[in-house]
Amino acid sequence: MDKKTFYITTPIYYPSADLHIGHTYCTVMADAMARFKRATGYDVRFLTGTDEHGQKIQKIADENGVTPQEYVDDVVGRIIKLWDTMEISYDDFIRTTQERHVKRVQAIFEKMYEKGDIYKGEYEGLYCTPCESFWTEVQAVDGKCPDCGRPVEKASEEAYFFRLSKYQDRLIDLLENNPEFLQPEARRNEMLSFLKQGLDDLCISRSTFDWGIKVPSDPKHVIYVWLDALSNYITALGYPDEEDGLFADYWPADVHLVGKEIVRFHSVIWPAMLMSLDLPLPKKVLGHGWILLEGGKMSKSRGNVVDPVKLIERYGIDALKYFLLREYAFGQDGLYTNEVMLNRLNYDLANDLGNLVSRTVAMIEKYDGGIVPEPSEAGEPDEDLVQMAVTTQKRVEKYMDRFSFNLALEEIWKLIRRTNKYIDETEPWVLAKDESRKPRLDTVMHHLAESIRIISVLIHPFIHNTSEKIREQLGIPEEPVCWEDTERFDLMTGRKVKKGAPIFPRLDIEKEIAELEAMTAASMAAAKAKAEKDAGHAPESEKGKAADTEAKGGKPEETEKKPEITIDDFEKVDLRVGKIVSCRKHPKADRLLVSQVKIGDETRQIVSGVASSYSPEEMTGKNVIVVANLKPIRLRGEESRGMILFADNGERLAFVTTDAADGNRVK
RNA sequence: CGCGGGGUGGAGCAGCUGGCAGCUCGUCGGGCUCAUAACCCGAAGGUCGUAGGUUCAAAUCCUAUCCCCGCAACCA
Repeated sequence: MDKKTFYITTPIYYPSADLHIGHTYCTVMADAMARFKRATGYDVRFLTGTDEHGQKIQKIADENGVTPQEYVDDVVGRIIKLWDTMEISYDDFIRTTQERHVKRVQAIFEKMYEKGDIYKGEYEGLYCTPCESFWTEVQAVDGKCPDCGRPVEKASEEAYFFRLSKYQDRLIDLLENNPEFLQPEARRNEMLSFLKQGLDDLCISRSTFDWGIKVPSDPKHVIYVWLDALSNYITALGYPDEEDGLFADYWPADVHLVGKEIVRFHSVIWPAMLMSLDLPLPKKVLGHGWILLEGGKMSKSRGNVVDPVKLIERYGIDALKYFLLREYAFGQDGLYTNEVMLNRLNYDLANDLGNLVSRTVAMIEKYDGGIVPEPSEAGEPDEDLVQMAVTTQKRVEKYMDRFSFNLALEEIWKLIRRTNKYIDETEPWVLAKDESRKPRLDTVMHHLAESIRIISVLIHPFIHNTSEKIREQLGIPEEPVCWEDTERFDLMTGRKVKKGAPIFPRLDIEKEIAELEAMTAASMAAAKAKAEKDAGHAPESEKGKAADTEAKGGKPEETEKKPEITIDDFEKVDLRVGKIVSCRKHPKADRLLVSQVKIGDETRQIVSGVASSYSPEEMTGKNVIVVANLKPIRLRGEESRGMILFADNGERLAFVTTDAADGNRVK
């Protein structure tokens, strides 16, 4: 009686803000897989949750004037509500702030410490005192804090380290000899080359903030993200204090479903931790791709985030789930547009599936008083339909084994199209006009009912609400949805069908696009207003940060208004007319051009980040405005003394040129 | 020579363990009227980025090259 078990997890999401469609995508896949495995006879455990500690949460909570716990409770509440709305079938939801997790992480820490895999050392980095943050050489551009722009200084603090380097060879071995362990292939190659560059030990504690799990023996340290968050997959099962319960049943995990950005943590750090604990490794880590928008990634500050809640309200959870599972190939990035989504809904769900159910039920009501007849007279296309109907199951299973949700659904839709075609081939409305053809008509009606019944089972793991609606119209709402029944073709005779509302009403795509765009525009305007408001009210220390972020993003559509300055401030800037006498590409940086600029009798070198807008040839000969007294700096090895001014419309930079001779003062 | 992904009919993609180039949408023509103006059939349209090579045979393997896109770096 012991069924095969299947343990699947999503990442635990970081509740610094509400989730977007990307998180939804991952959870929907995990849910579909969990439902599919349950349907096909597995004892499934499906875990999701939230990763609630860390400096960022503490900071955001501070800014909002609440405690970190209050802040995360609020966001996590909405996340749980979202999963409830979407009827995500998770078995457990772990929050890293829960007592069960906290005490187990501490125990895990102790175990690893006792084993000698955790040691106390010095964490060295560049420290920004006001921000209480450490940065690496790379992060701290020109010795300035990337957060606030103020100088950082070399500092070190006591911290705990995990001997990650000790496991390097075993990790390489793991990836090289177990191609199944990490997929897709591209991610595996990436990780292998990462591993072969050599691993440093991992700093796993911090003492500059305290929103985290305390190191039991040394409570001024909190355990840093990796050890805390990754452990959730086993603490949720009771490890280490209840090893003979869930943990014994479900560990090792069959699949950790993760986004490609965290593949490294799951395929390097996590296995190393488990090796240290002498635990079996998860069987598979799957890195899925991202859903991209036209023009790039979703960004909260731009307000172009696709909000799953809005889509659900408008189209229903099955529409969203179907779209996410059908449209994107696992492991690859995909493009989201409203049009693509709406087309899927209309063509696949409304036209193909919804309409098939509708026309079939209508005919059975019309020709047979709603009772599915017994088949009697066989006909030519029957064999083909039946064959396809009872074998689709196998193909769906094959694709699901590879996590190819899109191909699995495509197989089901092939059957749906085949069934629609069957209606055309058999022309029931012609048969109905001739009483002598009634036996043939009966067979056709029966076959249609059976085929749709099979479809209703096949789609159940993916879009169970739709499945249930169909089964209601087929007159079998109470029957258990049983995967094995997809091999039968004799279960519908005598059932009373009942036409209901269209399962998926057809949408007016142009109108829907217009309305969705209006919604997006509204949320972008709101984001913009919020940005401006924040900028206006932010404390001094925040202003530099906002401006810096803006400059880096190069997306000045929400151009920050800078604080007022006096004429004296302006007088400090020495603006000059300069003539670009020559220009070349920066040998080591894609975006940079290196110009020789003549200013009066002086010629100096200036580096500009305009390579994406102009070629060196276009630069040469222009008379431009130069900030002449800017502090010189080296950019990737090239000295730059000054700055050439450009206008920026967010798309392409434009010269600010002048007729005046070089050397002229600009004021 | 920092790492990685990709260039396939109008659009978006699949194929890439080598064997007549496939899917969805769009376009054109036809069929049907049971159905949610849905459904079904047919057609046009690609020298699979470019140049070489291996092979009886290459979108698929090898080499070179051009171009895109992520990451990293970077925009004084």
